[in-house]
Amino acid sequence: MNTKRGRPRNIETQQSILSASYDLLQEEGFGSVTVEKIAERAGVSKATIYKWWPNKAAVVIDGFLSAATERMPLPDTGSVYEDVLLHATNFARFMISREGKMLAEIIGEGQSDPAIAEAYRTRYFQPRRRDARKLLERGAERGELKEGLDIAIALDLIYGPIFYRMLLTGEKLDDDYVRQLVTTGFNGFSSRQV
Amino acid sequence: MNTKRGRPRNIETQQSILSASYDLLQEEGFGSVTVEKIAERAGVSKATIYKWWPNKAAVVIDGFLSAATERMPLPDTGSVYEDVLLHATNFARFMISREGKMLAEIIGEGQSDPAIAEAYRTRYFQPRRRDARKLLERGAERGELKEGLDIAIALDLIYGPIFYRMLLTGEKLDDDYVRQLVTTGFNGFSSRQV
Amino acid sequence: MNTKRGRPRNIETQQSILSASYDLLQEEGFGSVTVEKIAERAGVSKATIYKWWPNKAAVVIDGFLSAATERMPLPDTGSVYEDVLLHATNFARFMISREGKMLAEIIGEGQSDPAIAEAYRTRYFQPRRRDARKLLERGAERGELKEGLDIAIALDLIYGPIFYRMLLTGEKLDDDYVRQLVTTGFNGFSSRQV
Amino acid sequence: MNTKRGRPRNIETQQSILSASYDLLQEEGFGSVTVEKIAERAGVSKATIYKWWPNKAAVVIDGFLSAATERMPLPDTGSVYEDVLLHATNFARFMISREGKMLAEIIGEGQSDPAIAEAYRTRYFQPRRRDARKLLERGAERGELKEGLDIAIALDLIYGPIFYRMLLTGEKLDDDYVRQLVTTGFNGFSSRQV
DNA sequence: TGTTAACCGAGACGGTACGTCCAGTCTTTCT
DNA sequence: AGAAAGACTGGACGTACCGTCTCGGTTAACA
Repeated sequence: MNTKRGRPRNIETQQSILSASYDLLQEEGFGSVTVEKIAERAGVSKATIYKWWPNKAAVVIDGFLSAATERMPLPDTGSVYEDVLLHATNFARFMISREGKMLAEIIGEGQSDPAIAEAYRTRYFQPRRRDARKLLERGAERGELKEGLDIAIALDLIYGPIFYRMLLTGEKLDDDYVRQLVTTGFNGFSSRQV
Repeated sequence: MNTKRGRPRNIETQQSILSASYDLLQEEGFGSVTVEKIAERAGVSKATIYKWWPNKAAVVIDGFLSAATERMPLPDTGSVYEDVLLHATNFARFMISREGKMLAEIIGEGQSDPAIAEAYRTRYFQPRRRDARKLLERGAERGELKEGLDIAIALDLIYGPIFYRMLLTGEKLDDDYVRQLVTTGFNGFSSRQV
Repeated sequence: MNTKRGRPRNIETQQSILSASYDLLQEEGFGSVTVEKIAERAGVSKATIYKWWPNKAAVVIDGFLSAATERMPLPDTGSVYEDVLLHATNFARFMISREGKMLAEIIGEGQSDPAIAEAYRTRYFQPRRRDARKLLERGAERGELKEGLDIAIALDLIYGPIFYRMLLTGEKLDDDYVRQLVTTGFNGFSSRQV
Repeated sequence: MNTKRGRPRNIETQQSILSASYDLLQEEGFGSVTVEKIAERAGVSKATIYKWWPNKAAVVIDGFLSAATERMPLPDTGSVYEDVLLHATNFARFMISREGKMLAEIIGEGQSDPAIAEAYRTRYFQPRRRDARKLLERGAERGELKEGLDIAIALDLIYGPIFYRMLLTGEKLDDDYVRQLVTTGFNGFSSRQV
C-alpha cells in the first residue's frame, strides 16, 4: 500500500537549497542569482535542484517564501484606527527593509511569469491579507466602520498606496506618511459626503 | 549651451527601431524581446541600436514610452468627485488593456533595474500624476475637499489601489470597482472622524 | 567460513537484464542504450545492474555476446577453397545483417575502451577464428595449400577485407565480392611468383 | 552579388579551434575531449565552436582530418611488389603510431555516427586509396599482375588485414608481418590455381 | 522457527558534459 | 564617415546520463 519505497528525500538537501537561494537573493538580487551558484553554496548538484523545481525562478521564490513565514503581529488596541495604523506602519517598515526589497523584485518577476505571480499571491499575500482583514472586521463589528463598507476596498485603500510607493514612485514611506495615509483613508478627503 | 551635438543622421532609423521594439514588446512580452529581433525587424544593425541606447532595457522602454504619449483627457464636470471618477475609470480601463500589461512588465523590470525605474517615473508617471493632481487642486480651490488635505495622499489613495490590483492581487478592475474605490476614498470608511 | 548464507542471486534477473540490453541495442544502437532504460525494461533496479557489471559497456557487450552464441557451421566439402568460400560467404552475410551492425558498433566502442576490446576478442573472435583456422589446417594437411604457409596470414587475407569493407569503406559485401576475394586470395594476384 | 559584407571570419580562430581539438584528441583520446576544453585551449568561446560545427564529433574529426593532410610518398621502384611492400609497410607503421591510434578511435565513432563515417571516407580514405591504386595500376600496365585482376580486390587484400589487426585483433603489425602479408597476397596461398 | 546475510526495487543524489540562447562588443565592407 | 552584416566573447540555462548511495522489503540457509 502506501509503502514509501526508494531512498527517502533528504530534507536537509532541500533546506540547504532553499536557504542558499535565499542568501544569494539577499546578497545579489534576483537577476544575479544563478542556479550554479545555488548548487555550489548548498553543496548540492545542479541536477538535484532541477529535479525538484522546474526552473530558476521557482527555486528562488520558494526560497524566499519559505524564509518569509513570519507574519506581522496582529494588534488589538480596541480601536480599529489604532490597530490599522500599527499594522500598516509595521508593514511599511518591512517593505523598506532588505526583505521588502527582495519581495519587490519577486513581484517584478511575477509581471511576466504567471507562475511566480500565482505563487506569491497564494503563499504570501492571501494569508497576510486575511490577517489585515480581521482587524477591519473587528472594527466593523464594534460599529467603528461605516455601515455596508466593503472591507476589500478599505484594505486596498490602505495597503495599495504602500505598494504603490514601493513599486512605482519610490517616494518616502515613513511612519509619518503611513499615519497621514491611514487617517485620510478613515476620514475621506471630501469636505462633504458624496 | 544645450547644443545638440551628434544628432543622429537618420531620424527614421531611430523611429523604426523604437516601433519595432514596441511591436515586439506587444507581441511577445518583455522577456521574449531580443535585440537581434528588434534589429532584424527594424532592418537595422545591432551595432546601430547600441550606438544610441546603452542596453536592451533602454530601447524597450524608450520604445514603449515613445508610443505612449497620449494622456488621459482631463475631465472638467464641475465636480471633483465626478472628475476623479472619470479619470480613474479611464485609467483603470487602460491598465487592463494590452498596453497596461506592457506597462506592468516594464514596472516589473524596474524593480531590479534602477535606470528603468528612473525612466518610467520621470517620463511616464510624473506627467500623468501632475494631470491628476490638477483635478484635485481644482476641487480644493472650489472647497470640495477637506481643508489642509495633502493632495499627494489623496492621489495615492485613488491610484495606489488600481496598481495594487494590477501588479499584485490580479483581482478584477472594472468600472464598478473604481466607483466604489473613489467613493470610499472621498467619504472615508470610518463611521466618525478620527 | 564461506557460508553461503543469504538470498541467492536470482538467475532470471541477470537474464532479463541481458536480454533487455540486447533488445535495446538492436532497437536503438549502442549510443542510445541507457542503463536506466535497461533497468526499466528488465523490471530491475539500476543498482542491481551495477552490482553485477562494472559499467554500461560491460552490460551491453555481455548482452550481445550472450545472445551471439551461435557459430557458423563448419563446412566440409573436401575442398579447402569450397570450405573457405562457404564459410566466408556466411560470415559476410552475417556482417551485413542487423546483428553484424551491432557487432560493428561494439567494435567501434572497443577502439577507445580496452576492456571492451578484450571482451570481444576473447569471447567472440578467438573462438570463431579457431573454427576458421581448422578449415585451413585441414586443407594444409591435404596438401591443398602452399608448403610453409602461415595460416594466420591466410586468415587475415580472407577475413580482414570483409571487416575492412564493413567498418571502413562501407562498400558492398555480397556473395560475388566474397567469391572474388577468396579466389584472388587463393591464387594471388601476381602474374608470377615473387 | 557576391558582396562579402560583415566582419569576416577570423581564420586564426578556426585554425586554433582545430588544432586545440587535435592536440586534445592526441593527449586524451576521443572520449575525453570536451568542447569546453577545446574552447579554453583555443582561447575561444564555446558559442563560436557551435557556430561552425554542429556538434563535438564534427569538430574533433575536422581537427584530425585537417592535421592529417600528409600522404604516404608513392614509391616507384619499378617493381609492383616492392612498391606495394614499401607503401604497406609505411602505412602499417603509421597505423601503430599515435596518429594511427587516433584514427582508429575516429573510425570507432564512425560505427554509430554516419556523418563521421562519411567524413573520413571522403576526406581521408578515398584519396589515400586512390594513391595505392596507382601503384597497382602501374604494375598491371607493366604486366606484373594477373590478367583481368580486379584492383579493388587486391587493395582490400593488402590493406584490409592491416586494419583488421589494428581495429580487431590487436595482434602485432610489424614490418615482418607486412612482408609476409604482401608476399602471400601476391603469390596466393593455394598450392595450385583454383 | 526465528535469525541473518545477501538480494533486490525504487529512487535520490553528485557530477560532468552537452548544446542553446542572448547581451554586448568588435571588425570589416559597402554606400 | 555612418551604417549593415555578422563574427566573437562570456556566461547562464536546462537536459541527459552515469555511477553511487540509501531506504524498505524479501528470500533462503542456518542455528
